Formats: sequence, C-alpha cells, structure tokens
Amino acid sequence: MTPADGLGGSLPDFADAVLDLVDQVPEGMVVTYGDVAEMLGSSGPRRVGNVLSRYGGMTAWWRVLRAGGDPPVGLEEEALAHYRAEGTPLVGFPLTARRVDLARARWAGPE
DNA sequence: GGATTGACCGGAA
DNA sequence: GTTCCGGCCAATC
Repeated sequence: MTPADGLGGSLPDFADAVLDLVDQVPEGMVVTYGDVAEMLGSSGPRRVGNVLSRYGGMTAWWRVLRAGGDPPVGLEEEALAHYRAEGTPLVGFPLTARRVDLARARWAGPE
C-alpha cells in the first residue's frame, strides 16, 4: 500500500505510537513532549511535536505540553480552555494561570 | 546532495 | 524572573 494513504486509520508508525499514547492519557493528566519521546524510546521531543502538529487534530494534543508545563506556542488559549474544562491542575491564580502543575498532573505512562 | 525548519530541552548569562 | 545558545532528529525545500 502506498505510505500516503491519507485516509483515517493509516499513519506512520511513530505517529500511530504517539497518538495511541496520548489517547491513553486520562483527563486532568498531562505529559511532556520529552516524556512521550522517552516512553516511545525513539527520536527526540521535536518529533513528537511535529507529529501532533500534523496529526494531532484527531487527538487530545492539549494533554501534551512542554518541559516547563507550558502549552505549545500559539495554542495557549486553546489548551487553557481544555484544562479548565477537564479540571487540569493549573499553577498560580486561575485567572492568571498559564501553565500546568506538572507536580500533580504529570502522567507516568500506562505502566 | 546540502541547507532550513520545526506544537522541543536543558543549561548558562 | 527573562533571554541566548547549542544540541537533537526527521521531514521538507
């Protein structure tokens, strides 16, 4: 089959692994790009971000943040909206909160 | 074939 | 607290 099926269901192995892992993240929990990359044991954190930017539209991309607990650039508003809707623990005052409390919301994988 | 970019990370100034 | 730099790997120009 052509690698570019472009139809829902067929994705690169790495992309499928990332989306599958993100799909396992429960509400109120989050993981960092670096963590996902390490869980998959392949490539670096940039690959994860690149996959989500391309195929994240069908996944809970907002549950994947940067190392400091900040949402991806350009999508802070979108991400924060989901965090407040799912009850994700945020740092600082709710009105000024712009980053997630990784100390409580960090998901350690399916184990 | 090389150069550039990208939803990044970590450390240093 | 912020800002700058180098490093990482893959896809794309």
